[in-house]
Amino acid sequence: MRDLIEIQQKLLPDLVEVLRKRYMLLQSIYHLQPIGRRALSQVTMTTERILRGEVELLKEMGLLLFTTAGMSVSEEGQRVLERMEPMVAELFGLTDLAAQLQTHLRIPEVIVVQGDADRNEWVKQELGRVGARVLKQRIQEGDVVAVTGGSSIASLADHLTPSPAFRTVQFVPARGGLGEKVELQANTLASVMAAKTGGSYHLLHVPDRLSTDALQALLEEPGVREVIDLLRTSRIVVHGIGDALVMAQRRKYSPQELDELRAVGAVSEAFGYYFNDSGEIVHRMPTIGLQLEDVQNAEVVLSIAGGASKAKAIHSFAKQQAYHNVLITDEGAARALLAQIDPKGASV
Amino acid sequence: MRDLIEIQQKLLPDLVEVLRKRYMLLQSIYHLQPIGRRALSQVTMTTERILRGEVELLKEMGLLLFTTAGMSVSEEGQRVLERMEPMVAELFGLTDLAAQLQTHLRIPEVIVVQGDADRNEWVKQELGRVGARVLKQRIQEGDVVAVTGGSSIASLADHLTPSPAFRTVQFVPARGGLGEKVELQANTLASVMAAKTGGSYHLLHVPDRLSTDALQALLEEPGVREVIDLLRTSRIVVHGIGDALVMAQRRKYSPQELDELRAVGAVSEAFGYYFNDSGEIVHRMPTIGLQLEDVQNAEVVLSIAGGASKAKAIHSFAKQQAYHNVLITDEGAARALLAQIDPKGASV
DNA sequence: TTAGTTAGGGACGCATTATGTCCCGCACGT
DNA sequence: ACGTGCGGGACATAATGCGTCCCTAACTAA
Repeated sequence: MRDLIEIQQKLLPDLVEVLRKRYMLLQSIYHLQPIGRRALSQVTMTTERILRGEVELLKEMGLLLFTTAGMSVSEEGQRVLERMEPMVAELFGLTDLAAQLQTHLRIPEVIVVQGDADRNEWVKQELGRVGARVLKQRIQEGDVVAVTGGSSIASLADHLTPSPAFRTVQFVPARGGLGEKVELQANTLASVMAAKTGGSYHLLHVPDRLSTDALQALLEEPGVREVIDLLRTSRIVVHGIGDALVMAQRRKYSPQELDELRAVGAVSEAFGYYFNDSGEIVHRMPTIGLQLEDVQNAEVVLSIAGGASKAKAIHSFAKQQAYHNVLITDEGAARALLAQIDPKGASV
Repeated sequence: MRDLIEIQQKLLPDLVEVLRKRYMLLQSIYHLQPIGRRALSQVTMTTERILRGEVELLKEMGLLLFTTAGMSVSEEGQRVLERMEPMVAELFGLTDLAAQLQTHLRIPEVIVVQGDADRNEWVKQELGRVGARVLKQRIQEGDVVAVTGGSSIASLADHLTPSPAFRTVQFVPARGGLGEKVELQANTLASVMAAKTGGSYHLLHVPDRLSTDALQALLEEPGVREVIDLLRTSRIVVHGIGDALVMAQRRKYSPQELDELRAVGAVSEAFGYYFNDSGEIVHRMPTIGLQLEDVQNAEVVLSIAGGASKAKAIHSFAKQQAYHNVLITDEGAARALLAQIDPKGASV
């Protein structure tokens, strides 16, 4: 069954969403029958007119009865409700997960894709594809987009397509080089995004780890200064969320430094900030790039992270930065996250 | 999976139609790739612009590739096509049957509902529901609607709902009494339809079987004459199609008469006319009511008949009267009919 | 019996979207 | 070198969606 839905959704992206709405509408009518349009439109949080279209369709299909007392569910409609019941959890699982995350993390928008990035490589692709779609939706003329590195963001970059709206967009790396694979670095990704979309990009030619002295010196450099200033005006921030210790190791932290991180309870990492369970900053890399206050000034923060192993990191980061945030994650991370928030209610 | 498909058809009939179109579009592209918009729009019988919207969506979903040579189906798209194949029959089976009947019988519109009226009683209900919907769509102010008897038409009458458009509609029985159950007679159904819709009705107070003398005498009666004249102006005719011998028995034909019917190869019956395999009139009851020429003058002829046993009758009647016809039948009859038209191609 | 409430259905106008149509630069094959 | 057919862009108009209000019928409570 999963197969059918999955395939259909490729051709009809909002199929499940519409199905869910119709099902819930039918269910609402069933529980409140007989009920009128006006009352029902308040319950279902829709306008009268739009609800009308829906109920007329359901009536056409013989699932509803219209009487002077109001609408009620026909026998056929009841049969549909009964037969759908066992499928509901599976069908709407992801939507449901997203809604739960939205509530618990207080994030305006959450999208959950199927699978677990830890288990299937293609889930990263899916995250990227969805992320690219969201970015394309949110982009505006003349936007400055700050991007970090990482495989999720790389996948997003890969799925971007040219569009006239992107012509005036500038992609700016949020960080310097991370000293690892070049195809996952912020600098590279900014240029890839620009190439894919037809936008322009800037580079931040600084190493990620710096001594305080070198940092000060570099900040004086005009070429660096310019990019930093631009970075601060970012309307959109696109970033991944990393596991604190994993990121620290990639950044070649010494064993002592790692111990310190562990000691302060660092869990997640994003743009060089390390957060603990509660979302508090417990460590900050002395480096050049996007600062947390700049992120908070951004109008759109696109966070991408998948895989059950990222659950803790996502949770702690979400506590820090929930406002104006769009979280794109996967089923694995979502379930793990909910299980850790509410261990008893984590079934489905 | 079967379950889900049925539910989808009940809850998302509009979306299933869109799904079908998208699937067929993807398939067309696959077979013609690489192909441009203009060429494709001719093949698919759509305008360039509307096709463009569709292919852009398919591109967004990663199912199409756009090159300077034209559009082609991506690997993902091929996977979708392959995985959908087994579901196609179930998803679009009925639509497909309807399309085949339309072609083979040369009838402008065919609707096929699920099931077989011979095996499940509720299929008749479904036929009636759909019939009522079609009638409501086609009705116009001041229409005269000729109706025959029978269980299918009774079911249609049952599913009619009031509507202001029906206020000025007159329902007229196409035949006199059939001497059987009153709830299935044309007179009764005309009055039921009027009651259900808010229209008016007339009655034809004559027995169905008459001697030629009595027939002439009755035709002189003003009350009868009036109704007959009205009947002749019918813009819409709603009728069932019966099996010739079954109808003859109901009409209490003598064994000799039945033998005669068999001898001339009578297969189907409608408004007192008996048709053979080729749709030729082989017998005609000397009676008062709607004549075949009146039917041919009607703008809308709504034929309802379901059940595999009616296949022959439908086929032969369709040969007689295809123009301006809307046929509403069921899966059982449709498959049986196609098997008899084209025995080898009747799989699915 | 009557007043009040709420039902479904109809109507209308605005606004946004969809859609038909044309044009352009470009890449390919001839 | 040229012509054909491609995808992409632009734009005016048609059309549909949608919010909103009104109407009559029916039921309920006094």
